[in-house]
Amino acid sequence: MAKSGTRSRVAAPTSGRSADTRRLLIGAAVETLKDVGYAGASARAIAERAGSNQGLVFYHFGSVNDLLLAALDEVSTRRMEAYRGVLEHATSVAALAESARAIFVEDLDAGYVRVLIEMITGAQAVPGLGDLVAERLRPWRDLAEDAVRRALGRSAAARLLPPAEAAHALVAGFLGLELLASLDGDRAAALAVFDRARSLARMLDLLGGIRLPAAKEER
Amino acid sequence: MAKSGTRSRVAAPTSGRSADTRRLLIGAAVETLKDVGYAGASARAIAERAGSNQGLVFYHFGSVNDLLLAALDEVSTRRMEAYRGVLEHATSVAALAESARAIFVEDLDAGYVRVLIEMITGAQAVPGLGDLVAERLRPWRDLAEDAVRRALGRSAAARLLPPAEAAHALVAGFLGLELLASLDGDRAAALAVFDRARSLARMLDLLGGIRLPAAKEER
DNA sequence: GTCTATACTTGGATAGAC
DNA sequence: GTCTATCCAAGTATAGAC
Repeated sequence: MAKSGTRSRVAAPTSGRSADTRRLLIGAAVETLKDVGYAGASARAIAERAGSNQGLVFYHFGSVNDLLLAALDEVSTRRMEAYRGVLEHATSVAALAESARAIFVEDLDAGYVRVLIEMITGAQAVPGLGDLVAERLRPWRDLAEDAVRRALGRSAAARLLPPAEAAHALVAGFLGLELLASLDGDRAAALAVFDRARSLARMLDLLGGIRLPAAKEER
Repeated sequence: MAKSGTRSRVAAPTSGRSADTRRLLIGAAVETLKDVGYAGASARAIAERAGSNQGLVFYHFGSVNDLLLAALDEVSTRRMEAYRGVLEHATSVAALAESARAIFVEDLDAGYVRVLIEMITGAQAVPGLGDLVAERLRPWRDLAEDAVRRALGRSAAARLLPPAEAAHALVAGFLGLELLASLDGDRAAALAVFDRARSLARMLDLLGGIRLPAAKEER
């Protein structure tokens, strides 16, 4: 079953005809996931969109799920770079809320979160898939945690809201808002939430301006 | 296509052998959605779980998607009753947070949110399905909005946080937390978020105790 | 090494049996 | 009126052609 007669599971070449086909299929897989979801992302549907043969999915990736995971990886690394740059400059809660909003809008268009959600739900069907998707989600939780930590700094708010918890909530909120937005095609409600978060964040920044005198328990 | 040669699309009988079979199939559909998701919820998989023939899905419901919608309805109305009772007594933000936590735990076991999420994502694949699922989601948003309104009352917080927006965020958060919890099978992170929300809510209740003097803009 | 033609499996839907 | 046997389309996977 795990008998990889091809090099597809190991090396992943970066140039040549094989690499071209792989890239083509990965791109088509991303688009297919966005358009028709995991349930509709068959080897045939993806290959047709890529303008190539469905057998190639199995030759290059071994299985449909492995191709979908590769698609998730591709889009994930691409978005991660973009976001890290934006979040690095968010040194207040209000700035974080502002950045989060920008990221959400960009993502809704790019469809990254959609791809992720489809993979999370699709993973229910296939036994081992859940862990593999969870693995790919972890960097995002870490990214969010760093951002929260940077935004809260050493302010009083950091005591009330541990970054790890805030990050979990933030990621969950992202997923949920995207889910709702994709359902009714209406992003206004989600944006209103972000705007509200920003104005509340401004208040929080003012309150947080009162730095605590670095109590001993800080270790 | 919409040619319903049977009574299945209209009346929905409540007793008799037909009703029994319907109930059996609906129950099996719920379990199947929870276990293997939309992608795995085929007529055959559902019928096998129900111990009956896959053809009955089409006889009684017309299509697999219609059966799944019926399953969503069934579980939705059942949960709605339970929750309405709990939320009615939440007249402070802290109480709301407490209730939300209880509901989340109960739901994670019952699997209702899971069913809903599967239908939302599955709807991507089928053209008209999205609207039908959205229709079934609306009562929940309304329920959340009422709960928020009741919890905030006429306090200062109600000015800062419009109930409709808060409800949207609340529903999104629920969906997102469930999504994450179902991925790694770990509910601890989600519960920590709810606990944190509760302790923050207590603070908010104290602040909100300061009632505003019913300004004119209140209409 | 890369890709296509073909084999086999599962799924949706219905014609016809009871 | 209720259910089952059967049909055809779509899916995964691979044997073999280039």
